[in-house]
Parts: sequence; C-alpha cells; structure tokens
Amino acid sequence: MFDEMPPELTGVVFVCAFVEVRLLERSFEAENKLEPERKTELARQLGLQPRQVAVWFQNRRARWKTKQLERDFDRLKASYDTLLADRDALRQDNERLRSQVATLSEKLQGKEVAPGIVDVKQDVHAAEIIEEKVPVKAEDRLSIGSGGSAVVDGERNQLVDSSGESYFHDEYQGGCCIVGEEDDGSDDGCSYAVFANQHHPEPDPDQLGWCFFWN
Amino acid sequence: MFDEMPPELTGVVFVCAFVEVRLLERSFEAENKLEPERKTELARQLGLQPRQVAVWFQNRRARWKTKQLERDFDRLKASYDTLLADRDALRQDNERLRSQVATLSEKLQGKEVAPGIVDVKQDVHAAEIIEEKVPVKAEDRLSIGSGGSAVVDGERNQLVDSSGESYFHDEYQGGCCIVGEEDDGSDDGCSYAVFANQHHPEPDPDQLGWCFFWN
DNA sequence: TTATAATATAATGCT
DNA sequence: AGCATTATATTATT
Repeated sequence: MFDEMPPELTGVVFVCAFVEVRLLERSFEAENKLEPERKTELARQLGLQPRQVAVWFQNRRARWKTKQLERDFDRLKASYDTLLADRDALRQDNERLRSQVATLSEKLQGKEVAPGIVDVKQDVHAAEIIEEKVPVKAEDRLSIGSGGSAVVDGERNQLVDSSGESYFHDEYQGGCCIVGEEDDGSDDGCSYAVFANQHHPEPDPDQLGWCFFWN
Repeated sequence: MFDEMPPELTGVVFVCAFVEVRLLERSFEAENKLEPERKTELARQLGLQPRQVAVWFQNRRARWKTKQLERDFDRLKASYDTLLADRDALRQDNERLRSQVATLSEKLQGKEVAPGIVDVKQDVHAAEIIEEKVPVKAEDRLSIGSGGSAVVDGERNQLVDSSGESYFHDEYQGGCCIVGEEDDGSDDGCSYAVFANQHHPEPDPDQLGWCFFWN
C-alpha cells in the first residue's frame, strides 16, 4: 500500500496513518475554523507541516459543505413530499366542501336563495395550479442518499426527462402514503392510507395504486 | 503572474493559456465523456499529455455535477414555495367554505338537520397541521441563489436549530395530512386523514398528533 | 501587508 | 470511469 508513496512529504492520511486522522476529525467537529495556535499544535502532534494542517481544514470544510447541500436537498425533498400530500388532501377536502355547499344550497331552495357565494371561484386551486416537476431519486444523485421517504416513489416514474440536462432521469410525479392511528388510546384504532399524486388530485381508480387500512 | 509557475509541466489552464481552454470546454459541452481518440486528438492540439486531458474531463464532470445539484436544489425550492403558497390558498378557501357550510346549515335549521358532516374535523387543515419548517434561504447557501420565490417563507419559521450543523438555521419538523376517498365509486365517499411524519412512518402513539375520520 | 476563507483546479490512488 | 482525497493557486476579505 505504501509502495506508491513518494519519498518526499507524503499525504496527510499516510502520515496520520488511519488512526490519527481522527484527531483532525475531532478537532474539526469541535471547531470548523482553525486558529493559528491550534494549527501549530495539531501539526506538532501529527508531525506535519502547519501548512498541511491548514490545507486539510480547508478541504474538509469544502467537503462538509457539499455533504450539507446533499442533506439539505434530501430534507427539502421530504418536506416537499409532505407538503404535496397535504395540498392534495386539502384539494379533496375542498371538493367535498363544495359539494356539501351545493347540497345544502339545494335544500335551501324553498327557503331563501343561497348566499350567492357558492360557485364563485369554483376550482381555482385544483385546476389552474401549475404542475411542479422536481427531481426525485436522491439516491441517483449521489451514492449516499439518505434513503428517507423513498417509500412511494419509484413505481410510477415516467422517465420523462424534459430538461435533458439533469442527472435525474425522471420527473417527480407525486404520490404519498401516510399511515396513522387514533390518538385517543382506543384499541380499535382505525388506520387508513391513500395515494394520490399532483397530476391526479382527484383519486381516480386508474392512478390509485392502492388503499388499505387495518386496526 | 507566471512567476510562481514551476519549471516542470504546468497545469492545463496555463498551458492552454486562457484561450484554448475553450477548446476543452466546447469539447466537453459536445460530449460529456471522452473517447480515447478524442483524448489523443485534444492532447495533440493542446500539447498536453493524454493523461492530463483525461484528468481534466474527470474534474470537469465532477464540477458539473456539483453545479447540477445546486440547480436542482433551487428548482426544488422554487417548486416548494409555489406549492406552499398553493396550500395556504387552499387552507383559506377551506375556511371560507367551512363558514359557508355553517351559515347554510344554520339557515336550514327549520328544515332538516344538516347531513351530519359539518362540525366533525372542524379545522383540521387550518389549525392542527404541524407547521412545516424547511430550509429557506437558498441565497445563503451559495452566492448565486436563484433569488426567486421568497414569497411564502419567513412567517412560519421558528428558528429551531436542533442539529446545529446545517447551513440552514431551522429544522424540518414533519407533518402530513392526507385525505382520501373510497375508490369503489360509492357516492357516500368516506374520507380520512391521518398524521405522520418522515421520521416516524410507523404510527407511534407518542408522535401521532391526531387522527380523524368522517363520512 | 500578512493571514485566511472560499473557490477553482490539478493530480493521485482506489474501486 | 467514478470517486475521494490531497495539494496548489487565485481572489476577496480583514
């Protein structure tokens, strides 16, 4: 393994030899930045040039930043999925309420005229919203995907690469699966899960992958 | 500027001297990958080792990938913002509809009882859904933030920095609300909504905020 | 002016 | 080839 090592000053990992790198790592965890004194101290402990220690910290910061971007992406993705499900739920609820209003208004036909608000702005939110397309598979982006919230993706990706530029080869199609339980402590807790996606906020039998419940 | 240049083989940019790098860039734009023949050809044209050309392409691909991740993040962020605004609009509409239903139900007092759906799950979407907290300022991450869509942020960020590690100063807390409908086509469609978050896909009683149903 | 943060780039070795 | 890592160089900042 050390065959290729040049005779001159070698890399940090080799000098620090697999064990002492942790010293650098621990030091980095404690403090992102490197004060001059800590630098010389670390250099002394590791038998490296202070310059090398400084460089190591610089590169370590760069690495951290990249990883952080990946983490943030995954977090945002999860939030997005949640929010999407939330919105779709609201759409449906909205639909339900509209028909309810319609029903009630009908029943009021004999009495008074309905307050006149009923059918205004009927389906604004459901129909006119621009479809969002966002990248999906975080795992495809980098080898170390967080693995979270991959539950519902994957089956229905349509391989529509509209941009032709992204590493992502499929467009986000939506979909969410949530399982809950009653919080009142009752034992017969009914649980439900439904699927929907943003292109089909209305649960249509064809797109509806499944629907189950248990207790 | 060339004072510090070592006498031996210098870097690509120096040999290619500010103008000819474009040859590499153009070549890269045309084709991400580098076939052996193109490699030798480029090396010949630029007076570089084929090895150096290969390395240049490798590093160039890595750079591109990083940029791509940033672009994808910004895209996702924009979608998220749109979606958030969308959801908030739906919430408002929902409120409006609910009060409308209440009003209509009141007016019906003399006739029949309202269909029994009215006050169950009173304000689920508006009140009980946990506020999502997601990373906001894409501009803070990099100097070249997309700059768009700051619309919906800011009001609901709680500045809870649980990790203390992120460039973003607040953490996502999860929260989801799903509403479904029976897919059997029956008209009395039963709808459900449950809560969960990404850290607890399994509904655990402690984390489960609430659960409701109606029909 | 020196030091350093941030960034871009080159090169090496491993898989 | 892809990837992680180390190192050097440039620029902006303090």
